[in-house]
Amino acid sequence: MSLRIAALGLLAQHPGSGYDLLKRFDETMGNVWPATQSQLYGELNKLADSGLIEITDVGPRGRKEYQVTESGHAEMLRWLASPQNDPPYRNARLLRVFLLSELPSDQARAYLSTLADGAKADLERFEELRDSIDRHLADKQDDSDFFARAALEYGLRVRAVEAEWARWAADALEARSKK
Amino acid sequence: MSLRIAALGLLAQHPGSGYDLLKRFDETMGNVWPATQSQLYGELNKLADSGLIEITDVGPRGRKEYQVTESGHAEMLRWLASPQNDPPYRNARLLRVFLLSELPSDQARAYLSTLADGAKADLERFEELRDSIDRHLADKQDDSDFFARAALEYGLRVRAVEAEWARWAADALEARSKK
DNA sequence: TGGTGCATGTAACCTGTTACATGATTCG
DNA sequence: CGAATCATGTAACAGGTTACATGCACCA
Repeated sequence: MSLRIAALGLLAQHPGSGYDLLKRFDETMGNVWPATQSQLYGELNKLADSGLIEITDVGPRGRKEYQVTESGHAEMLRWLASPQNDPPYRNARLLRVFLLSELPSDQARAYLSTLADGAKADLERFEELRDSIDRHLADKQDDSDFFARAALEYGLRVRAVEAEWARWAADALEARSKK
Repeated sequence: MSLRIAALGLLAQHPGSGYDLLKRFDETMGNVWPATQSQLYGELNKLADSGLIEITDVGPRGRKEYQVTESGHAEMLRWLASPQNDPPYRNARLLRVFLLSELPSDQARAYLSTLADGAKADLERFEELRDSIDRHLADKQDDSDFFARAALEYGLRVRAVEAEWARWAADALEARSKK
């Protein structure tokens, strides 16, 4: 369901081909809902079959320009306005933390450190992204920019506390093992 | 892969039946890696087939008591020590934020508020969980308690910033729409 | 003896990943 | 002309969800 909506939403913001969408996924939305090439093309065909999007033009190399239809727009609004049945939260990194007691304490500490490093790396990547958005769009502020920026802000804040938390946990573990 | 390890890990901490594991998933690990009943039983059979766990006892009602084998333990350590190929991060709530520009601004703001409320509710649930753990296990502190507690702390901190962020975003949106 | 909880299993379906496959166009 | 990029598709498989199905054991 979610990928369906993600594609529909991106097309609603701006029409384009599967190839175009793929790039837009990689740039921004892939951070909250990644999609593979194969999955996207399949989904676009399904969306077209159910009349939620339509082909407005066929260009060179069989390029299909898609656009959201009225029923597609309605479908998206329905999903946006009824935030239920969202897929459950899964976090492999945290699962690993849960099982870290099975590793010798120095390896566990090392893992927590790599978590902190990873979070910091993401943080820096997000900061660059933010700066490039802010530089690029300082003037023409439309709504979709605002929300993309808000989602990015979420990533920034969460990754920052994640780094802090991992450091805290590593230190706490070290203090424990010294006793 | 991850569920396989989650089951293996829980069994390594304490042997038991599928039914036992299911309860343990719901209580704690389900917060980072949920599993359905059907999935778990299937996985346990696969694990037994590949010799990573073994049946040590068959009780009433066909109850199978499982225990991790040596090769199962090795498999788990391998996964723990090599944190790569983790499944990608997906967040339906944040996807919705990305597409909120398609909604009228007051509905968008309402959604951000429900996000804040949801985060706060989780926060309270996690605080209760923390208190019950701290009360229950104040004395016999073993390593697996430490890491379960650390994972919980992660949830607490992340949900706290999530609530703050959602409030911030809702306010920023309101300020924008007034201009 | 009847309800609740214990205990496991199966089948259909949907989502997502990896790998393979093909070909047109553009630009240097 | 050759390489990079544009552009789409298919097939096999792995992981996960929902719904259905069955039956024993225990306790009041």
